[in-house]
Amino acid sequence: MQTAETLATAPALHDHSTGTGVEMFPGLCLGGFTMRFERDEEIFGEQEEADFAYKIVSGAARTFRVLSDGRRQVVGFHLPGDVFGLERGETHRFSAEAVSGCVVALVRRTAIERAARADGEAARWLWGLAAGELERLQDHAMLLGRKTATERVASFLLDMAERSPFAGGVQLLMSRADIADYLGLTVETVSRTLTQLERDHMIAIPSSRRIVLSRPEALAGCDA
Amino acid sequence: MQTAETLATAPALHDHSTGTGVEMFPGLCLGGFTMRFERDEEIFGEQEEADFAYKIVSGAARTFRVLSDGRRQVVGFHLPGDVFGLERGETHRFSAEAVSGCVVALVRRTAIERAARADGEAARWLWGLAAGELERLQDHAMLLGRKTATERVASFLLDMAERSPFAGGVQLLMSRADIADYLGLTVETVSRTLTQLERDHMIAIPSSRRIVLSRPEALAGCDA
DNA sequence: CGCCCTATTGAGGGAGATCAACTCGGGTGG
DNA sequence: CCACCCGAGTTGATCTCCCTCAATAGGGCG
Repeated sequence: MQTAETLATAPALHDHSTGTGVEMFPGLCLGGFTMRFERDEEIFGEQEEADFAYKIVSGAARTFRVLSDGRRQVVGFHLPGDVFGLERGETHRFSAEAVSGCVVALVRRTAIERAARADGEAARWLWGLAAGELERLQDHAMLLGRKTATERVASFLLDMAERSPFAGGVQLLMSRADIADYLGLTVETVSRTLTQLERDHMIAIPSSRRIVLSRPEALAGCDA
Repeated sequence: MQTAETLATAPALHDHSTGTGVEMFPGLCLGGFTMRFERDEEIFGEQEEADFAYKIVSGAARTFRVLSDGRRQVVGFHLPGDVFGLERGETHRFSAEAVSGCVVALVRRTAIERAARADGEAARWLWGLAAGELERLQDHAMLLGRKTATERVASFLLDMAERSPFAGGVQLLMSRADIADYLGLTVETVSRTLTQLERDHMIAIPSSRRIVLSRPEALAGCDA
């Protein structure tokens, strides 16, 4: 993409301190602001101070960790509405980057902690957020530990289709490399698997970033 | 083990309703009771109503999911002090079994929810619990997605050594099959890897369930 | 002492990784 | 407008790490 929409090389900062605040969760607005990040731009890095939580307004982001020798594990993809980067400790335990150009709402960690202390509803929302993420990661552990390449790719496509309702196919914002590092595979295996699914008439691939789930029920059978 | 300590074939139930309650988390006691489970006994099953949360008093438990064809992924091992089985929804998303004979404290979900509503401290503790588990699973995703067999086993041994302080080696309560299903490997690979680490003088294996970390720093190097 | 379950060891095979070449598509500049 | 370029994606050939299948060894409990 990297469109002409880009107005500044540095992250654009839109301060919304004029009252409305960011609706971080239903019914509660916290003071905050939004930032725009271009493709592959770092949102925050591992070990950095975790002063903010982030909520995707538009676009998508990835969170990941890298081993010393460069092996990367993408822990999650974050789509509009998703919250990430909220830590228990003082520092981030993984990095976050923009998958595509994206707008992110930032809320100060201190504001969230204050809200959680003052409001029981907020505290419960916080727990629900963590619990939901936990469920996602438990499913993902099963995928990474025990599923075959085909099952992983099928799971991924179904998950993306569910998360981004888009008539007539999934719009993949991320590269094959991102998908591979998310699924614990290589780029080549992801590509080959997609081709094979297409040959089996499970999916169609009109363009590399768009996948049509022709037979979602068959795809669900590929999964286990 | 399966010691003579076993007094009943059915789970023994020790009702502690006589006042003290279970100290589920620091500073707050919730009414509850304890149960004893024998080795491999089910504590709760996938899809069951999640009416309770569980805290290990002694022994160890495993949480896991199984695919339709029997492939199993152990999501976590739970040692004394660990809490598990607390769900966001109405049902358990995975099963839990006793790894060894173990005593577990049960607390009603409704009691926890009531406490979280009444007490901000409790609500924050709840969030911390989920966040901690989340951190553990993020690390585990990296392990399952990107680490080699040797790195996985090394990580596991170091983790267990840290969690169960035991002078002169780790006491493994779980079988090789449990370890394999936790690390996304097979029993054979776990066994071979341990043997190789012993040959390399990283560890000693006086008995199959006891591992001595002769050179923990070298082991940490095996990891990545 | 002997059974049975767990763990180890060995031989062979396969799913996915690696290395490498080629294709495609979108952007840029002539 | 077209030629070129460059990164992303696909495809092919080969390799290897781990899985599978099979046999053996150990160890706890009767």
